[in-house]
Amino acid sequence: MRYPHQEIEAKWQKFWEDNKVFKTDMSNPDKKLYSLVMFIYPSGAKLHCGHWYNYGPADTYARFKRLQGHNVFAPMGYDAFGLPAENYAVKTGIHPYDSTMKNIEDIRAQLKRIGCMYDWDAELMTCVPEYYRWNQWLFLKLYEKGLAYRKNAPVNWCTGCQTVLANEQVLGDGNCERCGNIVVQKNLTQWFFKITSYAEELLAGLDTIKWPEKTKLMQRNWIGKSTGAEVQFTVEGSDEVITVFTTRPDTLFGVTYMTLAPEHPLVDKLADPARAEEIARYRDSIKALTEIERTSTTKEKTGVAIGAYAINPVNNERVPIMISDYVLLTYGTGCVMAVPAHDERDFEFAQKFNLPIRKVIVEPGTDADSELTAAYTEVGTMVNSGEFNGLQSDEFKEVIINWLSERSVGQKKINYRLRDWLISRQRYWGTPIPIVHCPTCGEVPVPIESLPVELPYNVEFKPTGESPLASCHEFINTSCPKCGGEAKRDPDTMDTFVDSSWYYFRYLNPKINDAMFDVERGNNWAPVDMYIGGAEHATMHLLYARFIHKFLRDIGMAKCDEPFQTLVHQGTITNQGAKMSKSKGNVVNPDEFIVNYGSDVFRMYLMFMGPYEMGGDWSDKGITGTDRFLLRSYELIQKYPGIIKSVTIPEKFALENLTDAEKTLYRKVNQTFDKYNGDIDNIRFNTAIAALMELLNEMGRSLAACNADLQAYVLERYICMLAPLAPHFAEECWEIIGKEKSLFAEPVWFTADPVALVEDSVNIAVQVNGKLRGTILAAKDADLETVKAQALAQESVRKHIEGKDLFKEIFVKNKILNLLVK
RNA sequence: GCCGGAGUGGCGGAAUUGGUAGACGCGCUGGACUCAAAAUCCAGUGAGGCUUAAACCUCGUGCCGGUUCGAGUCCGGCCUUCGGUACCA
Repeated sequence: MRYPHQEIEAKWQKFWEDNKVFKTDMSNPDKKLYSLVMFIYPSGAKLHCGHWYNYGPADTYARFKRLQGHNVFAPMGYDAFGLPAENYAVKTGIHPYDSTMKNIEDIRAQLKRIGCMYDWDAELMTCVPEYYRWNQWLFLKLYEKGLAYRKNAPVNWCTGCQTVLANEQVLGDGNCERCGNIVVQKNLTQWFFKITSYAEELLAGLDTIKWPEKTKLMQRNWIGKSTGAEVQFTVEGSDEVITVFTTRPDTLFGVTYMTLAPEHPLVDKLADPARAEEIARYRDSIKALTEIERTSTTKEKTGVAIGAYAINPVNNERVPIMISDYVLLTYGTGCVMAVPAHDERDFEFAQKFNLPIRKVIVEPGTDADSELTAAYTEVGTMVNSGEFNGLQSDEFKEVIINWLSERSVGQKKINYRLRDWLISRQRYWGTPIPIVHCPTCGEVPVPIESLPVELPYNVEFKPTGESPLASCHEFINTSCPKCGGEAKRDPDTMDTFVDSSWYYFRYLNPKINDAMFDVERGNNWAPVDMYIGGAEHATMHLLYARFIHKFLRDIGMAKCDEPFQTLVHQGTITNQGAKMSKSKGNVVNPDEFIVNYGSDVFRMYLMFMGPYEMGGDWSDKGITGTDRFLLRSYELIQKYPGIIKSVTIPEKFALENLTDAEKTLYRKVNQTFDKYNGDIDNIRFNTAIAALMELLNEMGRSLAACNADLQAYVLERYICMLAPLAPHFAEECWEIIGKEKSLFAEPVWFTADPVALVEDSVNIAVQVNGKLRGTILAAKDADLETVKAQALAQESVRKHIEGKDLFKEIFVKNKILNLLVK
């Protein structure tokens, strides 16, 4: 008989909701535990397996902590601004606000059917002025501190979304992270947040948080710290100075030419006018290339000489200045000193253009005159470096930096690969940027008291490459806050990653209307203790949020240094090897499983499939296993209705008073409890469930033969352990055995009896010459002599030893006896 | 190219510090129940050899080598695959 999951699940969801069981008492931060999942984008599609795989297990963790007595806060909300809603409006004419609100309604209903312990009073959405005005406030605070600024720069332009993107939002193949269309470079004036000011701290902070090493490594690489020097080269016949950044100042004597980024402003100033045409032609030729082509490591080097010469400060040598697209304007100073002997790219370039290659570091085991067939980039002995010949190159590095500093032609320098965060978007459905452009006063921030700058409802949605707000007269035309004259608002909106960079604070008191968030609660509840979400945000949301958190701390709004103390990424559930997506048509709809098996079975199956962080390929093959497991549990528990009322359960049982069957089960339940705690704490749901299955199998064998006190003891613990994994089911069972209070309303947890964790006899493997020849059951901690005697009594062991010379015995207590014979 | 993860039965996957490989589940096979089927329950199930059967033997954690009494686990060299990154000076 199938247990009535539909009834049971509806019953307990109603109970939890009616009784506000999961409303968190925010005023009590003792034993607080902030458990967060990345909030949901309210698309028009239904919740899919990926959502369930994120939210179900995360809820299991939160419920586990609640049963353990923590004051758990687990909110859910909507990341409600963003392009899909606007693209949908372009296509259908349905306003993003209307479609988003409708989607939120639908998604809320679907979320509730999962049966998570969300505190629905803390729900928030980012697309309403009550929320986004604080993005504007944040913007103005950053602006005030010089950390929000506008500049003209080469930026990523998505040809599909018709807007600029941050570097983090361009995929490795040069396509848009969101829509997959090609991203091109454009020079535009855009708003940036100065995340680079926090580069060092963002790097250092990684050592203080419990995040997957993989993710931390990705952030480290993304920040890309490199230590070296800046060196100034003068230019022959000019007052201009070329500053280069190099990690290899030890190779300065090997410089044979300079390379500038083709777009570098110095090029026009320095170039020989006779070469102007050639330079223009070169610039044109690379403009036609896509970003991928231009940055491909396999592309052959190109470039031209600009007819000017730089002077090397260490030896006053005159070297030609080249331009080449392998030098990027956006990294370092946009100028490179070229040392072909000791840099692979320079080597390749020099070979192609017949530029001199001068060795200044000798590879150990070779000599100064041997020809280089490739750049030598390791440590060696200095040559051709004047007075410094004979030094080791790594020591020389320090020496030359000091030498440069003393002469004011260079200094030690740390450089980061991280660029500032481009936050403006030429789209409608986002937070308006609170800046007014005045013909007389220039760029003027909107006064904080005039916030919010509301997003107007009536606009034309056409992806023209310009924000739809620009053609909305009632919005764009305004008066200058400074001089009162006619002025225009900034037409752009903010990247939606601004919304998500501080939402975890807003959840704590989402209705507060005189501050961005409740600072006191923030100090009590931050950081988030457990954050669960996808790994795809490693260098986007998860980096931005850390930056904004540190900024908020610096303006006195937070005490802790990091937003997310522990981070876990759920793996990806694929279908036939491919990521599930609507366009591929391979999305698995959870609905039929919910109808046929119930929410509890479905979430449990997702957890049982394998390690949470690995994800895996979808198959519904095994779901009957978890279904049968709950069914068998249900049938067993139904045999003991109200048992709790007729017994008194001791905290512990004395082993000596138990029968063999009782002893076995008593040990098993305690051992399971112990393992279960460790497993859930470490997000190993699959093995926790396996342990419960083992326990159920043992209960099937021996529960009926136990005394009633022990039966109740075992059932109580068993149901508690099931509760985080199958919450509706466990509430029902809790009631069946006679509990009057809901388990989640009145959390209960236990401690394992340490005595029961230890077995009094153990299986010991007996090997002969390393091969398993038998096992024996011995008393715990039995010594070598006892075990050996038992082993030799076994025919299977003895026959491998007889007639041979036993010369060594290796014995590991309670584990193994290895007999070596000749 | 570089950085990181992963390769274990027919399948998903288990295996403290090196110590009985394959827990748990699916599937499959046989049996019970049934007029029959489904569901459920019980038993078996890594491969091969030998045997009426049991016992027993050999091989087995991507490949090749090494360390060790003993390697899925440690070391060296590869292969496959999935992520990340892409001339970062």
